[in-house]
Amino acid sequence: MSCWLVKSEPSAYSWDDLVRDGKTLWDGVRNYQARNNLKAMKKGDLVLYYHSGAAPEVVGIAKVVKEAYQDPTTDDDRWVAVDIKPAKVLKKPVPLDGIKKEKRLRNIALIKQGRLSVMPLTKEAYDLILRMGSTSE
DNA sequence: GCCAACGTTGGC
DNA sequence: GCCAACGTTGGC
Repeated sequence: MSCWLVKSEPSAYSWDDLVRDGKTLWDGVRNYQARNNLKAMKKGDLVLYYHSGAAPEVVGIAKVVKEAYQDPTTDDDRWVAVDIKPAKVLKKPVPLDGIKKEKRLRNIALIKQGRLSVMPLTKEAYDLILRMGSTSE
């Protein structure tokens, strides 16, 4: 079981959209590093759902329901999509600001690699963010 | 709206 | 294979 974090611009596709849809395909990734992370996702893996933009924060937990397959938005077989579904909303969203202030999260990709949209998290970092959001699995 | 960071593209 | 130009992301 691995833990991940994905970013979405809420004006494009928000957590609420995911809850409304019940499930979605995570497609359109056009960055090799993010793509490699998508390919490494396994069914049942936990995915923190992060909103970028005006109010950058982690808002919920999603779960991988289908592992990597050809991205239907392109014929180019370099790119893949996965399916995720909402698992749990955080009691309190965890703002980027709070993550930055937490010493133990100083080294996560969200901070070190601002532009990466799909990244792995250690279980420790994942648990810590959940605790900051007053949420337990 | 600006700008820093950084991935990608294309000329050589 | 280098590197400058360019485009995009995302925080502020």
